[in-house]
Amino acid sequence: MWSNHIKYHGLMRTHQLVLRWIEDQLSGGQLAVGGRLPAERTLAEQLGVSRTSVREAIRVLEALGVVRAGVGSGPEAGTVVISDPTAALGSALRLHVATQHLPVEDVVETRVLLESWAAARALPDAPGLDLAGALLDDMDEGHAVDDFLALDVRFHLALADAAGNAVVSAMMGSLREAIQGYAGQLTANLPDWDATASRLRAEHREILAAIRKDDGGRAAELVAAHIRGYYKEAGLGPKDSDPARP
Amino acid sequence: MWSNHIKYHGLMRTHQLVLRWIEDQLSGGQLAVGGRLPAERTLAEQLGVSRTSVREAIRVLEALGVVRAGVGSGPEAGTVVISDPTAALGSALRLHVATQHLPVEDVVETRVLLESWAAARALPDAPGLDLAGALLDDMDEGHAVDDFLALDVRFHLALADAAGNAVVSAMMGSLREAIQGYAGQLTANLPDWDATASRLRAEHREILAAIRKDDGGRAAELVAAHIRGYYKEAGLGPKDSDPARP
DNA sequence: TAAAGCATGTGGTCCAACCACATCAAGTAC
DNA sequence: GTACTTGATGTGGTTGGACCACATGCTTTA
Repeated sequence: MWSNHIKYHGLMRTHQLVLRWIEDQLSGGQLAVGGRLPAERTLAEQLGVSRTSVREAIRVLEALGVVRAGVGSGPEAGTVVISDPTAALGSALRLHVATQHLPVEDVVETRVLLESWAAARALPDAPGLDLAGALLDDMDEGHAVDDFLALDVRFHLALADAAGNAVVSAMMGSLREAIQGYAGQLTANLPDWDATASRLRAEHREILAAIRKDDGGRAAELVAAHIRGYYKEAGLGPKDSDPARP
Repeated sequence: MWSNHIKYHGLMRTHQLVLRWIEDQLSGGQLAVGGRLPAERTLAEQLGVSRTSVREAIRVLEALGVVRAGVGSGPEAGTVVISDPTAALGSALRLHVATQHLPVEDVVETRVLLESWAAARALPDAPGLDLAGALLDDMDEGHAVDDFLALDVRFHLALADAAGNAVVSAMMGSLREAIQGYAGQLTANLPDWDATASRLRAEHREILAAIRKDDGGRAAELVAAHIRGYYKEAGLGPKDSDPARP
């Protein structure tokens, strides 16, 4: 005996049905970035499910950086499609680092790998480099630690963007985000922040100069040393005994 | 004895409050992989929120590969902490590829980058290589296309694991998963599957042999050519005009 | 003793109501 | 006419309660 509103989604939970529907809309082009989902109540009625299930699906998409939900009226309201892969990857990595199933050392090492590649691949006239240079000038102005680190983040992201690979950029940003809290604590261990900041600034300029001179190999080496040096100075030891392996 | 109720959370939505609580439990070690969350009703009462909000938080954690929810009684039931970063990254990448904000070419190129690195870094006596070899023997047995591809996936994952970096392994698996549907369609374009399969098997053996001989550089080159060759044969063109840039 | 049935506890789903918020249109005072 | 106030509307956010499906384990029964 079936009740009035039972559906055949046998193995699938209801919110997954909603997720599949939305993903199909995205793949098919009926929904694109900037577009808005139907209102929760409307979508629930359209799909013949409860608003609860629709909301669970939207929570998932929000966590994955695919939509943004806003209350009220107007253009900022409603559930609108965005594309922020970094947020999703960052949250996931951060939580799995919390469960200690992703060692911080591996995160740092992966960041070295991706950023070195990006530095090697970036073209001397890439648009992002101008932004990177401007950020560098900003860093000279004598900011507080937090402000400096914020600019540092943006500088590294600009470098990654210069390589022109959206996936690498997203992953880099997420790696950075995943260990941001960790890195923040590390700065407290530094013996002389001003000296460290000064060194970081100089290294930044060297990296940018190498890219501008189209010396990708040197840029990659500098980036790797820059990242490893920072975490090493702050007390993070390498995971294995052979860190110099290519 | 204090209450776990949170009386004030102005800027935060309720399910995010639950998420923060659970993440704190993970970071603090009160919750670890294999452990079970309190029952939804219990947790809702403990935190002073509705069961709905608790469920939304659990949906998010499920999407991020941090928990698994199971109905019924016994050890398989309840909400238990797991650690499956690949699932989270894979879903996120797949959806963002669907929105066309992550080009498939960038996914492939990133996979080349990560797998090349893994091949270069893998030690000749890494445990995963035995598994990779066994999978290779299996592939000779004349499987159907789908079975062959499934073994191929496992082979590449085994290679990635041999490098000993959990983050790289997770990212590689997720990249693979994100374009799995895409790659499946590509096989239909191949003029002669048997010939392709034979070539792939030979390339696999070359890669494994190079790693066994501790020739990481050659292994990396072979892997890059292996991956690029497959997608190129299936009709995926490079994104930019300078694919040979280091 | 073994099978059948019930008790318990889990997540899964739905509904109906209410709130907070943001916009816009109608009404009102000047 | 202009400027302000007010209410209507539509959005997501939250809640409590009810019921279902499922898996286990204990209790009753043949």
